[in-house]
Amino acid sequence: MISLCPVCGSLLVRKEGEADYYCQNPECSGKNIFALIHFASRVAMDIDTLGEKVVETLHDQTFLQTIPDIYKLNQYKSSIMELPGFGDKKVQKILDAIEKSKQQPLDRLLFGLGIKHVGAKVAKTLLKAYPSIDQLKQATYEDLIQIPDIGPEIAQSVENYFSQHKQLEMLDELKSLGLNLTYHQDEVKPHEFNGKIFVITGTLQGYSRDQASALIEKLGGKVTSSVSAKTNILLAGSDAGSKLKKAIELGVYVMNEEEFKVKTDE
DNA sequence: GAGCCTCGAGATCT
DNA sequence: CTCGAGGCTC
Repeated sequence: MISLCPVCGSLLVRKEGEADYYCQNPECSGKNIFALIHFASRVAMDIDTLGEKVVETLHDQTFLQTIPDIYKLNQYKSSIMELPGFGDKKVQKILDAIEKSKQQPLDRLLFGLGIKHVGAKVAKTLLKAYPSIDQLKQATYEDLIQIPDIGPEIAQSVENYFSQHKQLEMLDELKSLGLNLTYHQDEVKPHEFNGKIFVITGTLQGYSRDQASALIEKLGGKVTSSVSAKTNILLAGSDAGSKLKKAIELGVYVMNEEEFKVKTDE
């Protein structure tokens, strides 16, 4: 089947062994769109509901031009909600999924960057030898070619990618936006709620008190009733009163429902 | 309620 | 890959 680039109309090509189409016109912004779609896709960063159409629309509306822009979308929430077809729930779902994707294992991110010859498998192979972006970007051609299953083509492509300033800057930006740039191969890390002491206050929209407590305990946290110096996290719903005030005085971390939802999801 | 979009299931091919 | 279900917007 023949497809045309939705942006510039030129013929799309599919590279051998890859699922996605690319626009070859060097002037075309369609390339960006495909790169973004690939990054967000299920096989890469798996950003739920950030599918082709959504990426395309946000790109056309200039909210989304580069990969780091994905992680800045939350700044434009209200403007995005004014777009036709982007209601409250949909936008929130997208933003939640984006937030969650920051924790994706690094091999997904590396694959998502769309480096030539670096597919899902090669990404893992590279990270076994150099388990962080900081290490990988310093590897020379000679270093890379020593890695089992990595030949001259891939080594050249990877070296080339990391020699470009604009890519290094982009990766720095992703780091500062809170993405995970180190690879924890088979380390199953305990949930961040593990061992934390919670207090719940105010009215939660999506959970009853019992549900929230059960969720926290399931993830290894503990729920107590009053805020003290021992409290680690105050989960605050709307209309929070004295507990919130006290938490702020004591410097206890205050978590809103949105963050709670994201962090307990899965 | 209609229409759009994304996802997952199950079939298909390699 | 194709199809249908389900969620969301309007």
